[in-house]
Amino acid sequence: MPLYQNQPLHIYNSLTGKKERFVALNDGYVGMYVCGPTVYSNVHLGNCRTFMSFDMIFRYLRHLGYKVRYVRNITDAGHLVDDAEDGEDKIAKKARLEKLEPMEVVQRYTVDFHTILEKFNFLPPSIEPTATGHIIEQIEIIKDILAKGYAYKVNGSVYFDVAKFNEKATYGKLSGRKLEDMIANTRALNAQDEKKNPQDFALWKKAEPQHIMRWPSPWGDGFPGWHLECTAMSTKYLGETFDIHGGGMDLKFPHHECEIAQAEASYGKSPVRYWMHANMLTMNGKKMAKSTGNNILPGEIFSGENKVLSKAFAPSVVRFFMMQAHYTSILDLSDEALLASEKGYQRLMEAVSQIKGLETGEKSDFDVNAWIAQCYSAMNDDFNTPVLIAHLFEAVKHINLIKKGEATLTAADKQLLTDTVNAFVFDVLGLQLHEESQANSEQLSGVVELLIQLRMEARANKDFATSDTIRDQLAALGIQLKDGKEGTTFTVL
RNA sequence: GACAAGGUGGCUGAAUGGUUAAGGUGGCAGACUGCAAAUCUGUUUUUACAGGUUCGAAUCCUGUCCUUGUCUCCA
Repeated sequence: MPLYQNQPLHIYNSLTGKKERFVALNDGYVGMYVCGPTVYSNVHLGNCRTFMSFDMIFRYLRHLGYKVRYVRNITDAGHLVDDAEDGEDKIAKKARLEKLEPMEVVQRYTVDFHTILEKFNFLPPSIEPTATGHIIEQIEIIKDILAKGYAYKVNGSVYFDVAKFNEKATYGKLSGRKLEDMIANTRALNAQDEKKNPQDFALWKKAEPQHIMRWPSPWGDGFPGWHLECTAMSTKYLGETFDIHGGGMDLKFPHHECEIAQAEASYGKSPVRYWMHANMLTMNGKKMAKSTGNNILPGEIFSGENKVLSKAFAPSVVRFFMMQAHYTSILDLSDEALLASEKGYQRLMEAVSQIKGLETGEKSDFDVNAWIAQCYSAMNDDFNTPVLIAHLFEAVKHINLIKKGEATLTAADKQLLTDTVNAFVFDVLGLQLHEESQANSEQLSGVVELLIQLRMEARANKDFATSDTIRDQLAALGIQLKDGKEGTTFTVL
């Protein structure tokens, strides 16, 4: 029997503002769509946080025994830089600046995106479709919406008629906005004469002659509107109604609102059962922005090549840092916070790697079954990873006690503990052990062992000047000696 | 301005009406050590502000302030 039948999962649904019991549309299967990156520059850390939250959600759903089809798109066309001025595609603009073909830009940053995600130990989505690969599907949806009267053509462009849609449905139900308020708050129109209403959004945009990315359509050469790709790809792979749609908080309006409108106009029903929004990442209490310099790229954290941090941090440390916060909270990144997470991460992993060697006894001082139930109940409560981690540290405490011989565990409980810890730490949270691949070559360990030997001899002779020199010089090289009861070991930091 | 998400200890961050507000980290103390580090144990401090509802509020209501997001593409 799959786990999910015994684990009542609850999800905070942004559409209703409530935590709801999750019931899959088709028993045992989950369809999940997450808005992917626009590949016109390096993926930034806030992006990573959102995708990491959904990676964890994907992992937990799988752990529960669901067959999950996880679709995360690549936006490689269709976003306007400034629709009032030049109507230039964001990717096309960047290409001109860098003297590259648009698809060359797309390729470069798609590779960057995948490289970073791989370092963070992301699972690949089931399908990673591109917007440019689904132009035909998008055109079909536009035709359909036009035929149903919720869109209109102007000069080779097609716009969604929000006011018309709002007569029979509700535009703004996801973001809590009212169309009347939006109209009242709209400032004077600039060059938006084409639209009947400033709230209308483009389904198809006419391409000006200088526009490089363009496709033929019944309305002339152009490119699809910026909200349409997600509707086209999600419905193509997951159906007209599917279980979970995720994305960053910033996409709630207008992007997700428009997705709902498009799907309802075309298919006549609400596309998504559970809307999930991940919150933002700030740095040193302020928003990240390239313009103010309060910005950091993932690669700069891994290398330590930046002004914000005192040192480099491993991807798993960053992952652990992010998992310590709930995905719906704003998370603030700082050097101090990362240092704290690094220590906690190391302590957790140290204990995890000790479980195997624990001796077993006649009875258990630790109620493993009750503890497992607490772990699941944390995750079932809207994927509460911070609480799960708190429970993991309870286990750490017991592991250390057992190691010291101050508590015991039966063989059966030890097996249970091992399986559960591994499942949550590695499968669900996606953390990794010893990823630093530290130059643990035989040569290095041979040299260090030799120095440890020399230091031991110096200590035996009470030549502490020599022994401390060895210790301190190695530390300066990033090699930490650890004196224990059973001799000295070392770690490459 | 409107809408949305937040504001909890030195830092980070859980908990949505019910005994001493989780966990990590830091500080302090102890064990270990030649001294440290690492490790282990113990301990310390807090619900933005002002009102209100309640036997009881971090949690619900009202107002104010602050942060972040959105209102043009954006995780």
